[in-house]
Amino acid sequence: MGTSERKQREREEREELIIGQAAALLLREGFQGLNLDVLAQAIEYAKGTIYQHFRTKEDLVLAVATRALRERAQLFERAAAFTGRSRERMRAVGVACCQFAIAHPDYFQIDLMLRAQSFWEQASPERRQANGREGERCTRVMGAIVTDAQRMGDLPARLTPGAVSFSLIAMTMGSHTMALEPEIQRLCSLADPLKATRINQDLVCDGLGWRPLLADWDYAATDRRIRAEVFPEAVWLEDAPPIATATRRTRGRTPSRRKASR
Amino acid sequence: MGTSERKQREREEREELIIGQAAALLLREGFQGLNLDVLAQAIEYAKGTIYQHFRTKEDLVLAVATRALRERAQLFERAAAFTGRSRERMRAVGVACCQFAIAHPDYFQIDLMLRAQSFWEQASPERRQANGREGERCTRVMGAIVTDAQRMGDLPARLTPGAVSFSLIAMTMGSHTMALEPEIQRLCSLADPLKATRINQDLVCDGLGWRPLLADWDYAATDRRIRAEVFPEAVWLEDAPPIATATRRTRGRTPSRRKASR
DNA sequence: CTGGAATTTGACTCTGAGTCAAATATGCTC
DNA sequence: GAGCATATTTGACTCAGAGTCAAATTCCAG
Repeated sequence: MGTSERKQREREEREELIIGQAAALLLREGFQGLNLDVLAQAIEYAKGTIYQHFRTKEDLVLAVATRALRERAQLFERAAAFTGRSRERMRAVGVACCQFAIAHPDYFQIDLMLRAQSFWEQASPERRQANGREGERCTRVMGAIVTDAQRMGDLPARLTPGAVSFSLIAMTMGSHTMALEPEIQRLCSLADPLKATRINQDLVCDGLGWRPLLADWDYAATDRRIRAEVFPEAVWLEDAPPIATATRRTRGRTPSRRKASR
Repeated sequence: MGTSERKQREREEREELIIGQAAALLLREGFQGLNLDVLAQAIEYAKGTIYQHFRTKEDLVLAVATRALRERAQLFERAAAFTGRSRERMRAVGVACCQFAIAHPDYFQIDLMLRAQSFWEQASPERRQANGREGERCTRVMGAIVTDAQRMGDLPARLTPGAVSFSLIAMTMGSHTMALEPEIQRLCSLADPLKATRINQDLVCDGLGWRPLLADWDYAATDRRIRAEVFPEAVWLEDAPPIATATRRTRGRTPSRRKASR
């Protein structure tokens, strides 16, 4: 009898509903501003029901982040299947990264929350693990490409595969994070943060001596192939008219919430 | 009569006291865990007095961050005075960066808080500006070196000075931030996060074609000069025996705080 | 000393995360 | 489909902690 199966499915659907609504509110209001009473209202369940799924608010937010991270991992894995020189394959991952940033322009805002001290210990071990797993998927993809590259002689083995991955991760996350900062955008007169991220990835690869170097290969052609072969369904914001500045954000949106007196 | 002068001085001293204690608590407990009642106790003033100095908790934390950022800017400016090839001077800034990270191993944890949505609008405009000023000092130092480098022909003008600065900032902040993540440290088998940061900065400079390239110059000698000339007073953790892994941190420390029932 | 301004204080308000006993729904048996 | 047991849902409640403000205290000029 499929009764309990159906219940399980319904439970999962509701969890999805909660996570989805939470994601929306989170982006609008920030972590502090995310109010579980409001969330309960929005999903038309009582607050207690939310706590049937998530141990704490942090646990919920971690679930939101993990859902996005899973998509990221999926994009990475698709990118890794691209055929070509090792650096082209890593480039496909870079494109996946940007594709993800376009689909989830606000993910990095949430990702930052996860790095805040004391976040993780408020989350349940299961969700911590789940998040770790998705993160590992991303790292594994990169690690495999780096190892291949070194084996084929495209990439000097001066650094360990781990160190190479770290460089690329640090640069990519750093670029995304810094791009959120309107102040930095102004100071460095960045027009398109996503393009800057791509450039930065190229710099690292060139710095690593990862052949073929930027100057020695038609990477524009590679990009076209990546788009066509790996992400045929994608809408390419990057190709939009030059005015487009995707992902521009102001500092925050929370309505003041202070000054409730009188 | 110097009465009001003295008062002003006392006020500033107290503000320093508050910021100092807040910094200590902040590192131990995180933002959420920082309790203003506890802070008031620690500084032996009433809570209301804290609010004479800071508009909100965020305002206070911003002040903590700004104090550290000021030191960072000072180190940057000292580094910029180093004489040598343009890339050596930028390297001195890189060393300043690490020196700062050694002196404030937890700054980047706080820096992350500043990036959280809704933080800034809770802070007073004065402190926002103060923070912006210190940040700008850092950026200005870098920008000047980059411009010099391009003028002297050491650095190809393929990218604008702003873009070059952005690359270096993104890489540096990304490295510091990612290094906080024990999970990433494990996945990439990083031994010394600070060394990884230095390496990453080199990669970017090499990738930019900033001469002399890493392979063409004795940068170990440069480092020795930087240490001797720019930071003679510093204790060089990097030279400590190989076991030292400076800046290692566990995920968080807040005592559980939940489960207050019964 | 004294009156009045400036500062400090901590009891109080209010918001919102998390709890839990009561209410309701579900499923099973006869 | 009535009766019972179990599982789920609910929302009023608790409690912590940020921010307030009227009273108490300190400071200073005359």
